[in-house]
Amino acid sequence: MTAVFDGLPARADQAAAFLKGLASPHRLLILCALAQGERNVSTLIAETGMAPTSMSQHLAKLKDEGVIDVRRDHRTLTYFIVHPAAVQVMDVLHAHFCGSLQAD
Amino acid sequence: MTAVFDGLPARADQAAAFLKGLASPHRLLILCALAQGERNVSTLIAETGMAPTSMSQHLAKLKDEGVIDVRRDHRTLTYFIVHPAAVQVMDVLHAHFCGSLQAD
DNA sequence: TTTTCAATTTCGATATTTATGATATGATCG
DNA sequence: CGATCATATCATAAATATCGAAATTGAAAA
Repeated sequence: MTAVFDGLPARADQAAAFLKGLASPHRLLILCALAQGERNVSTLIAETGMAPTSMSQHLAKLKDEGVIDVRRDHRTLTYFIVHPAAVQVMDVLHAHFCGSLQAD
Repeated sequence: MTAVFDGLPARADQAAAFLKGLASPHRLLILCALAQGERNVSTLIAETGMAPTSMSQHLAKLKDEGVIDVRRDHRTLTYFIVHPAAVQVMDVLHAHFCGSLQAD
C-alpha cells in the first residue's frame, strides 16, 4: 500500500517544476510567439508589450527550466523552444483555450 | 503590429490559471491517483501520505479551477477528473517524466 | 437527538513569485 | 579606445501560494 506510489513523488517534483515554468500569462505569451518561430528579445518585447526587465527574467526562467535555449546572432540574442513536452502542452492549451481554427 | 496578439492576453490568463492549478507536486500526485479512477478523500490521503488539511486545500483548488468534481457517496466524498485538457496534460507529463512503459 | 466520522474552513507563519527601477555586461561600431 | 545598442543582473517591495493546528460543518448511526 505504501508502495503504490513508490518513486512517484520525485517525478511529481520534476513535472511540477516544469509546469510552474510555463504557468504564467507572460511566459505563455512568450511561448506563443516562439511557437511560431524563433525570436530575438526586442521582437518579443515589441510583440508582447512587456517591459524589458520582465522579459529577461521570464526568458531566464524558461531557459533555466530547459524549455527554451538561446543563440547569439551578431548583437542580438535569439530564443527558441527546445523542450518537446512544452510544445505538446502548448498544443493542448491552444486546442482548449483558443479554439481549433484560430489564426491568432 | 499591436494587433498581432489581439485577444491573446485574455486567453493566456485563463490558460496560465489552469496550468497553475496543476503545477504542484501534491496536486500532480492527487491527479495521478485520480487518473486511475475516482477516489474518496481518505483513500487519497492513504495513497499519497498527505495531511488531511493539505489534501482538502488542494482538492478545493483543483475543484475551483474546474479540473475535478465531487460526488457524495453515503458519508464520503468521491472526487474525479472532469477537465479534458487536464487529462491530456497528464498524458504529456507521464510520457516525459515517467517513461512510456511504467506501471506506476 | 446525541454522537461520531468524513471532510472542510479558518488562521497565522513562512516561502515563493512577480514587477520595477537602477546598474552592469558584453558585443560592435566609429 | 570610447560610445552605443541589446540584453542581463541586482535589489527590494508587493502579491500569492503553502502548510499545519485548531475549530467547524454536515450526514448518518445509535
